[in-house]
Amino acid sequence: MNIRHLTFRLLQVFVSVVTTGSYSEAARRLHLTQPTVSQQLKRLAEAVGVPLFTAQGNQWQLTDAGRELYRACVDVLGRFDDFDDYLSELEAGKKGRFSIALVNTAQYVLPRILGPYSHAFPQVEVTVEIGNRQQVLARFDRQLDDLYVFSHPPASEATCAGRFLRNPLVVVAPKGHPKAESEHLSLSHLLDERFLLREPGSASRMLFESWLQSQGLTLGATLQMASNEAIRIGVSSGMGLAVLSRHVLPAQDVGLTILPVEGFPLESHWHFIARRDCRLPRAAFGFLQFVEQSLDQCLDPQWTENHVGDMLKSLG
Amino acid sequence: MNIRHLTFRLLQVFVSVVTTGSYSEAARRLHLTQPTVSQQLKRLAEAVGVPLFTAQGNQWQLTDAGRELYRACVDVLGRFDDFDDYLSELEAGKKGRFSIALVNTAQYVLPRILGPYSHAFPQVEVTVEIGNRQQVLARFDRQLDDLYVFSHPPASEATCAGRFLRNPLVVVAPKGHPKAESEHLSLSHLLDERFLLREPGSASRMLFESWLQSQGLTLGATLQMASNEAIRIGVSSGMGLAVLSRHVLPAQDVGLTILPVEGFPLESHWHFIARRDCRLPRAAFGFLQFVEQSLDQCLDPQWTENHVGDMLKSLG
DNA sequence: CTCTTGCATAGATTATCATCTATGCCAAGT
DNA sequence: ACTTGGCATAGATGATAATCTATGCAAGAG
Repeated sequence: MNIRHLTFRLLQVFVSVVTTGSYSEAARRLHLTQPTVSQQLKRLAEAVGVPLFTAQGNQWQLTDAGRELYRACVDVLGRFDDFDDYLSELEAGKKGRFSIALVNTAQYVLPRILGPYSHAFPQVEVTVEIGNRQQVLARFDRQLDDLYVFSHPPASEATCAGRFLRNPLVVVAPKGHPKAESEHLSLSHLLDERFLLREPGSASRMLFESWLQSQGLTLGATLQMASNEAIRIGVSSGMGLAVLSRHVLPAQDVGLTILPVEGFPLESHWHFIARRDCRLPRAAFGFLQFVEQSLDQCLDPQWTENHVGDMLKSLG
Repeated sequence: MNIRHLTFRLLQVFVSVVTTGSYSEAARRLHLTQPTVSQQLKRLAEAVGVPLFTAQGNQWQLTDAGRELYRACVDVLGRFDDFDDYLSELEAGKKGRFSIALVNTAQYVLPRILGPYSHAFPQVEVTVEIGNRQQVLARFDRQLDDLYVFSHPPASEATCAGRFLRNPLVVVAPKGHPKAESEHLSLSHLLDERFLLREPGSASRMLFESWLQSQGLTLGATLQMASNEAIRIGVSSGMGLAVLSRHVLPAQDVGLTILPVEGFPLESHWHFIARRDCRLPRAAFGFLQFVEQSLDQCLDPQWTENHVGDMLKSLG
């Protein structure tokens, strides 16, 4: 048998002939002419290397080889139907996998979206990578993930961003801070306090510093800490003040207070980022569609700012 | 997915690439050039409708669809390998089926061949049809069977015969028949006895009658019986004499004796017959090959006369 | 920095496929 | 005897498959 000359089309024709029991009938069903069917079967028999039919004039029967070939065809075509089904589901974003890389801060909110999503699409396998801005940026450059979440999307032509959440930065102080009740509190009044900061390059620190610069201010004592969590604990235990994403603060945190500093909260936003130069897995696309539709069910609408639809449009 | 453009060749190439992990290596193994492989994969992806690889320059990975396609390919190619195995066995005559039609008399000897044969080829399904000469001839004309056994092969261009067994016809009488010990016993001395005969047209009767004619003799009383068995019993119970195939008589039959009539035994032979105008199933061919090789192990060599080899040659 | 390795692309060629129309042949009904 | 339905054969044709050589390009190894 020369498998190289076998076409699925050939098998289809063969199966059709066997099931209908007639060349002509098969031809009709396949929208072919009868001679075409005859010839296809001839070629099939050639490819297989043995006769498939015993022809006695008008009436024919399958040979043993033909019978067995029929079984094989049914199996094989069935297998590919299964594959086709799989493809459809894949296409619909119901199956598959994708990975998403988050900057640290975003891990406080993203689970609220990912949870409902993976409940709705249990067959999609999501991998979440978490790192600081620099690390996630490195992953972005090396195209390691399918989606990214940044506050400040990297400047690259490949970047395709969709804003989805406000990310207000507030000045936090330990509970009972003397200036907590002030009106018209300016940051300049706080410059003698120690500030706890994330590492340079972190989005919140960058934003804060550029704001300071625009105000012509310079911080005094600072202390660098690697995580928002550590900073939060640090502030509440009186190590100093900090500028943190509002989302980092629990709804009720007894140890902290937000200072009503003028110019604050600093407004920034989180974005979903995809690369235009990488194929976005259908499942990731499906995730974005889910976000577009269900964002407000996942997160408090006071923070949401759903531009994911635009992103989807731009991704085609 | 457009299954009509899928070729098994395409799948093979794909599988080879996936298993080797490299286009170039796959090309080497398949004795193709690397660009060919590239293009085949491109076409495959087109046919499937979704990308199969995520290409990051030199390094690529399978997409989900690609992974699943690979599974499908392995299944499908495996299924056809199975089919191919089946074909080989079919080709070797180890599997399949055939039918053989016997004239009545041959049923006394053919089981001695068919038994060992189906022991050696348990996966071949043999159908044995039995009838008198006329009935078997009718089956031959209607091409109902794959092989036939006749004493006198039908005269047709389609006939391809191979002699395999002597079929001596002897005159049998009840044990203790007065002429049993005679020397120079001529049939003319027996014409006053009643003869038990098979139906007209049966090979043994035809042969006997034409011999009678050549000797210028005519039978007296006759009695027609439908089976050799009935005749044998009839003779042993004294109803008369008969001319029977030697093979019909058990090795030791206490009730019968063979009369040493001059000119007897009449020599005839059994033949296997195939039709040249019908495809002979490979299994039937295998059966004939078995007969050619093992005839003497199945039947007493004093009767065998193995010309089946010639028949096989003539069948190609 | 250069060389090698591995994949992609372009262009060309031959084989073969897929399909048609026209026609022939055979068996079965009417 | 004639028609009809069903298969085979022949010849033609446009599409496309399979394969090559030549060349480009990018990443990793020396």
